Amino acid sequence: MSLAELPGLRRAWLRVTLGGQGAVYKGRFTLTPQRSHEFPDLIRPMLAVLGDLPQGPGWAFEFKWDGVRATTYVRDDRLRVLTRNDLDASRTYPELHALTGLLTRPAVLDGEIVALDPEGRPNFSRLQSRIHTRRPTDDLLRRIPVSYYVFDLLHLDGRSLLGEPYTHRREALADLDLPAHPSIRVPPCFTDLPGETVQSIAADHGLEGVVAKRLDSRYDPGRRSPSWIKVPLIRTQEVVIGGWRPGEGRRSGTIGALLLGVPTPSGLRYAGKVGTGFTAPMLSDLQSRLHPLHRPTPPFKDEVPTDHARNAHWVNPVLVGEVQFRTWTPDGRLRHPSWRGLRPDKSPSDITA
DNA sequence: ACTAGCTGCTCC
DNA sequence: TTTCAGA
DNA sequence: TCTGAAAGAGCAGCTAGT
Repeated sequence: MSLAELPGLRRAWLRVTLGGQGAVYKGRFTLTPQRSHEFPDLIRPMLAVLGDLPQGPGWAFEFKWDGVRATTYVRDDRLRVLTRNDLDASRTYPELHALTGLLTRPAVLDGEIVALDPEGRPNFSRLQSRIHTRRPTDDLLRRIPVSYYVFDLLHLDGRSLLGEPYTHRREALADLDLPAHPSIRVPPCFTDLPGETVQSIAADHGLEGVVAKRLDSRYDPGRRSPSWIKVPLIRTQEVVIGGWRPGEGRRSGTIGALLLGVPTPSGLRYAGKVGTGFTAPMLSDLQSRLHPLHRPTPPFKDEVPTDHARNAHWVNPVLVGEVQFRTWTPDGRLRHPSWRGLRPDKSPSDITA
């Protein structure tokens, strides 16, 4: 592989105007490149499998960053940023152009784009407005700056490092000596601490979890490899079922999602919906339990957003269940919720937020 | 002409 | 992203 | 074991209705 050209777009969106008299055709075109010729250097990100903390020697532990995965291609004063889906985000995050000033050698880096909250923790919710803004205004850049956390080095001086073990790639990354810069960071990896210790540090600092990486592993582009194991910090929450929505497709005829609440002194606060984690028996059991609880109006003290409430069936809020989730969103919704099951031993008054 | 409500897109 | 179910 | 389909959240832009 050479770094003769930076990889380009996988897709492009075009708007075409045909004819002079208002004959407008708007269409979306997909340009599929011939990979071998146009994009010789596209390196798809290696992915981690979900699992438990590995024990014993041979592993490094990194923090799991709550942001957007991005590979960057740097050569001279040129930079290309590609997301996990090979979409071009070079303009979306102009902060990353600092890389061209910090690197004197052509390189391909792997890392995570993050937006820090006031406590200095990467926070995906803060990043949302940046993700969707291809040409951010100065105001947005000031309000929500991003940083690039570089955790791997895939290509340097036109030479691939994919076959090198993790330890070598990480040393080579350190040897780049990226100077301290507010927009570019090289986060730590821990090779002499037990995974549990790193995990508890992550928990203490409100981080998302840890990723364990085998010290001797090569970089497997585009593969979900057991050489990388992600261990998110999972939280559980007891919730009250306040409604449900019918499923579609394979789930038509049964429940698609449950609408959840958390009791507060002033009433049941809406906490979002959960649509995964059910087995088929769970769904049919829930259906028969929810049916007799039907009521015409939402049981929540606050307004349920219309797109959540669409097609919803409301129930008396008496059934308690448990969900696993990652974090709360700023407006009090569960992020990445997954249904664990009913808690018939509990009543809504037992729940603490 | 305005706006609520869709749909589609992007990410986790 | 996570999870389940079917091939 | 792999693949497809269900689900979450937020934003931009189009559309249909007033």
